[in-house]
Amino acid sequence: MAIKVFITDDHYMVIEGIRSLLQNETAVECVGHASNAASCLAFLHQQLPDIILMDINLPEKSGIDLCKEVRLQYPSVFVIGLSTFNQQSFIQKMMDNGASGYVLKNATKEELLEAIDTVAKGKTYLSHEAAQSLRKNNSDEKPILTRREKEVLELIANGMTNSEIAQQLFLSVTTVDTHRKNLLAKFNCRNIASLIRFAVQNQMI
Amino acid sequence: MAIKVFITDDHYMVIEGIRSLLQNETAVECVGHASNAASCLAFLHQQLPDIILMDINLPEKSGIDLCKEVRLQYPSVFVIGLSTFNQQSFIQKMMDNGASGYVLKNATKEELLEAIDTVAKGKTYLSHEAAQSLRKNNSDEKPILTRREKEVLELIANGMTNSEIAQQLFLSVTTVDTHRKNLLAKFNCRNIASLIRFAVQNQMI
DNA sequence: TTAAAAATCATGGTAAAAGGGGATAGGTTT
DNA sequence: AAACCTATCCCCTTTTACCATGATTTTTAA
Repeated sequence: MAIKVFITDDHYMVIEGIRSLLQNETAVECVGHASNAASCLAFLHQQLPDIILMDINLPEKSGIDLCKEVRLQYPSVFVIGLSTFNQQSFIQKMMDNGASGYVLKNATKEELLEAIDTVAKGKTYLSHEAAQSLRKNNSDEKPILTRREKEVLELIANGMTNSEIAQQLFLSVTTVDTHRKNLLAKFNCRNIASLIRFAVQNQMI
Repeated sequence: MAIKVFITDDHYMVIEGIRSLLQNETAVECVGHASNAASCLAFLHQQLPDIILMDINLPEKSGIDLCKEVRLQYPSVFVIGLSTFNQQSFIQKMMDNGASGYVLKNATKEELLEAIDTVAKGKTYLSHEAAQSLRKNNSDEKPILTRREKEVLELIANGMTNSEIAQQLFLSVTTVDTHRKNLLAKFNCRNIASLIRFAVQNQMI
C-alpha cells in the first residue's frame, strides 16, 4: 500500500513541484495539499495521511506551531519539515515539536523519496545539510523569548517607552524595565538599537 | 513558435513545480534551468531563451544583480522575477535592474502563463500583490538620507553610543547627536527603537 | 509534587538619549 | 546674490535607558 503524503506549503509552485516529483511513484500517493495551517487541520479532520510535508514558514501560524499541534492531536501522522537554506536555525525547533525529518527545498527527487520512506518506517530523516546545521548552529541560535518578553519587545519596537508599555500592559514600570533587561541579556546586546536590528533581521518582530 | 523559458531558482522543488505547470502548454517551452547565477550565465552563452524566470534570492550572486547583468549582455532576453511574500521590498530593485515582470511563488498556473505571455509581447507584468506592493512602497516616503546620516545610522544600529560613534568618525559628540536628531526627524520617529525597525524593514541598513 | 522558570515589583544609581534652542562654514542650485 | 542643503559644533533640561541587586508570587515542566 502506498504511503499517503499530504503537502502543506504556502507557495503553490512548491506544492506543484513536489506533486510532480511524486506523481509517477507507486510507493507514494499524494492525497492532498494545503497552503495554510487552518486548511491543513481541516483536512486532517476528514482524513489522516501517513506523512505531512510541512513548510516551516506558513502565513499566520508557522509550521513550527502547526507541527506541535498536529503531533499532539494525531500522533500517527509523521511530519517532515520543509525549508530553505536561510532558515536553518528553525530546524531544532521543528524537531523539538515532534517532526520526524527535515528536507531542504532544493532536495532532489531521490532525497525526498528517501526521506518519506525512512520516516514512514518510523525512523528519523535529516537531509545532509540539515544534519550539519543541527550540529553546528547551536551556538549562534536566536534567543527563545517568553510570551511576555515578546509582547514587550513588540511594543518597544513600536517606539513606546517603558512607562507607556507599563500603562498598556497594566504593569509596573520596574517590571517592564526588568523584561527589557532580560531581553538585552538574552540577545547579548548593549542597547535596544542593536537588539531591534537583530530581531527584525531574524523575523522575530 | 513556442516561447522559450529558462528557469533560475536555487530550490529544485520550485524548478520542478514550474516545469510541471508548463509541460503541457504548447505555447511555452521550458528550455532549461539553473540553480545559481553562474550556471544561468553559462547557459546564456550557449543559447538564448525568450524569458528567464528568476528567483531574487540566489546563493552568492542575488537575482537582482544577475538580472542587471543579463539585461546588459543580452537585451533580447526578458526577465520575470520570482519571489515570496516576505521579499516584496525587493520588487522595486528588480524592476530598476531591467526586469519586465514579477510573479509570486504562490501564483497559479494561469497567472504564470499570463505573465509569460504578457512579457513575451514586450509588455510588463506585475502580479496583483506585487503591483500593490510597488504602489505602497512608493507612497511610503522612505526618507532620503545623506551620506553622513547613513554612516551614523549604521553605527547606531551596530549598538554604538554617540560618543563611540564620534570617536570612530572623528567627530564631536554634539555633531553625532545632531545627526541623530535629524534622523529621528526625517523618519518621524520618537526614538531609535522604532527608527531601526523601520530602517531594517525597508532595507536601509 | 517539587524544582525550575517566568512574571511581578522594588531601590538606587549612572549613562545616554531626546527635545529645545542656536551658530558657522562650504557647497549647490536657482 | 539669495536660498538651500549639508556638515559641523555648542548649551541646556528633561526624560529614558541601562545596570546591579534582591525578593515574592505564579506558572510550568520534570
